[in-house]
Amino acid sequence: MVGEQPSFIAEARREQIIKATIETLDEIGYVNISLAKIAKKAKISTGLISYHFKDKEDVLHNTLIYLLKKQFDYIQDKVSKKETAYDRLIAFIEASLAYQLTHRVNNIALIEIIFNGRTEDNIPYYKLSDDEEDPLYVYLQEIIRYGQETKEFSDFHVKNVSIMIQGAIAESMLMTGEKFDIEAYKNDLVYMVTKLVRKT
Amino acid sequence: MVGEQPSFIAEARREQIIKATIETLDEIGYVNISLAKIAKKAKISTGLISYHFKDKEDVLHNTLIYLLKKQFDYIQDKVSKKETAYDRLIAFIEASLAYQLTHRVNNIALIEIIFNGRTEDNIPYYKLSDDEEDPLYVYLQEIIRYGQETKEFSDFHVKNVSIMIQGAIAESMLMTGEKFDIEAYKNDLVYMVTKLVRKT
Amino acid sequence: MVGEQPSFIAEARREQIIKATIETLDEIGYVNISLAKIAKKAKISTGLISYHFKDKEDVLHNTLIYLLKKQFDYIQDKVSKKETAYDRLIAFIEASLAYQLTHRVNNIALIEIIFNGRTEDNIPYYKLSDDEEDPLYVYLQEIIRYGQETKEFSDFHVKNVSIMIQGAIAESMLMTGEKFDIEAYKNDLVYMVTKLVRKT
Amino acid sequence: MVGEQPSFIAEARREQIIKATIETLDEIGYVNISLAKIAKKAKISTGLISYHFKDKEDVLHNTLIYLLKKQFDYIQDKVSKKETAYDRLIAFIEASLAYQLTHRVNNIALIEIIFNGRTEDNIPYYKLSDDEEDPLYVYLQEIIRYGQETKEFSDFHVKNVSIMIQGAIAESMLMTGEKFDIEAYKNDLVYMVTKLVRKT
DNA sequence: CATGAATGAGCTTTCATTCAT
DNA sequence: AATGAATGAAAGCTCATTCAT
Repeated sequence: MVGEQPSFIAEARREQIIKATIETLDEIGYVNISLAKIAKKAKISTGLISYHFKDKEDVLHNTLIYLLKKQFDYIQDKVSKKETAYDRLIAFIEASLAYQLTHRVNNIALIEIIFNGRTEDNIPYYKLSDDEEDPLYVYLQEIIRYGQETKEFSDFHVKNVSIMIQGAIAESMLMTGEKFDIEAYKNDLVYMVTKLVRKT
Repeated sequence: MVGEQPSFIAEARREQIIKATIETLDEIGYVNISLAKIAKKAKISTGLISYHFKDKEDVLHNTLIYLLKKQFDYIQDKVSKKETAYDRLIAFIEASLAYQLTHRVNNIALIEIIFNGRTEDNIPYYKLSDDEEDPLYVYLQEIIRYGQETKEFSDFHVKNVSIMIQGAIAESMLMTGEKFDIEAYKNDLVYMVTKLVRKT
Repeated sequence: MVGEQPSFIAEARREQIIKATIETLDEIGYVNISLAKIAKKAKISTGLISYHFKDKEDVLHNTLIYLLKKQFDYIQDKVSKKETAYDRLIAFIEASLAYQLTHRVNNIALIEIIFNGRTEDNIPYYKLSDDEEDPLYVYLQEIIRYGQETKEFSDFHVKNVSIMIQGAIAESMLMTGEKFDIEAYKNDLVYMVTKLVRKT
Repeated sequence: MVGEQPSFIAEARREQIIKATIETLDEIGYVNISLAKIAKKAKISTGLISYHFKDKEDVLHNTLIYLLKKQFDYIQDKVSKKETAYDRLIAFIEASLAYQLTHRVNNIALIEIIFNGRTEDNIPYYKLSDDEEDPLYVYLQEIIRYGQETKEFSDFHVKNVSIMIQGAIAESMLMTGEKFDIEAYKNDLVYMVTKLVRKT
């Protein structure tokens, strides 16, 4: 019975557990998380988590996939409404920054998993999220390459500039101080990126 | 006991333990670390760690301070040899990137602690590394402000640009794939930053 | 519900579960067995086992009864074809040893249950298989007593000699090494037993 | 520091834990044993068992070794006081049977481990106790071979007869009924074995 | 008759920490 | 200053069993 469909109720439970995991990650972090804490948050027994997921790592891996998909879909939705490469690039940046604000908890959970989780071979996830496999990176590079083809953008090194842009986006996630004005940052970043990529 | 000097032997032990912690973080990560593992690496008993540090969190906090100071001193040393603001800014970027290569293990340990450790109030360290307190941020902003005073740099928003630069540096740390050419990245980043800050 | 006849389908299920239990015992042993493992082997749900048997202990107890009956029937079938007490005794020994070879899996399962299972009063099964209740023992002693009545056998202590014979049979079950020649052992055992029981 | 000596206190603890394991095996059997139960019996914490033994299997394996040595030493002590092969053989049988009576708890524990324990490759111990490696078997066969060399014994197959003798001894361990007279059994067994091995 | 969902107890193991020596 | 012994709590996981469907 390979490929058998999980029942509706099972799928609902899995999502409930994943959402409880996200909240718990926000509250106590990856290091202190446990199946017991997740179960308590979800108001179910620990055994039920083990029933729906192979083990703890499986819960967190599925949570990661869930979070990455949410984030990607959000950004893709905004970007796909734009036509020109430039507009798409700006939309990418704005959507990325906006996601942090509107999905704060998801964002924290994402950071917690990426910087704490490890594969079975003990390789940290953050060492895996390189520019060749991470869908968000691939997407950003597609936008940029498209802009170079349409001659909207100048002829810089696509990968390196995408790393700089992603870095500037990611770094702002860590600015949680009250003084940090993300709107102003967004404007400045758009201005700077424009300066970098536009033909002169 | 207040103000009492730690003996030489105590100081040596503390450093030995901190160095063992750094190596262990590189090998198994923050999530899997334990005093027993650190003790084994340092070839001492677990009790001795508890004797020299208040608790596990104290060990990791002191390791963090040790690592931050090492990194800061390395970068400051390179920067201080330059005169103009521009040269100092480039030296800052180059030294930051160089540190990753020459002190790989320290760098991994630093990432592990910053993204996994939390204060007693349960606040993640990564939320604390904002642009107002982190000495490296303060230092970078000093360089930039100095450049604006000497009219080498144009009149952009200091904090926001420093966040972009730090982001571009930090993001490259995560690029561990074989294809990533850090030398080329350094050149591209210097070129781009030059474009951003220089008066036109 | 008392005295109600189990339906054909229920009887078939019970046998299916018992057979799955036997196979599982051979593969992972009594210590590691669980209803989940049995259910997997039988390709049914765990709940179904609980439906057809009172509890886990009930499954294993019924498996034991099933195995004992199979073994007894096999031996009885061979013995009953012989006339004289001596021929019947030899047939008993030969059938006992033959059963090990032809029903290896059943034999392992039998050993696993007898030496691991306990009654509700916490008494190990192996302490119960004494010479007064175990049907195989009773049967063997009947054969011997018949031989003494017909004056084929000499006048030794029936119970003690039956224990020796059963011991010699049982011990050979544990000889799983490649070098052990069960045919030769059978011949030697028959020869020795003949020496012991025959009138001189 | 390979081969470092365990301290006296550690050795004492290990023996205390092993003795508690033996008692617990007698009371609840291998299937129901747990580190928690052993710890309770020994009046220590479960963690302490893990401190002195690698894992549960290690505790039981060491208990097995302890029990086998006790039994072997007991029998060897009795046998070594005799001169002729015949006297030694009888001493072997009598000591084996006597051990059951005087060390009842040890004997039960031994049975529990041998018939329930498994190696890491999932092979039951009872399948390993063949006549070539088990020291008791080797010892018995030495006695018999010696008797054949001195012409005390006739020229039967050593291994097969040793299996029969061991079986007759082992089987009697399972006779726990009140009616079983082990003294009478001992006399009968000695008589029968004498009949088997003596030159006529 | 049969299933999958669910619980709660129990398991082994590891851990941070304390303490006598 | 340093160790090894010891505790008790918490971890992840598996289990037998129950129950609604």
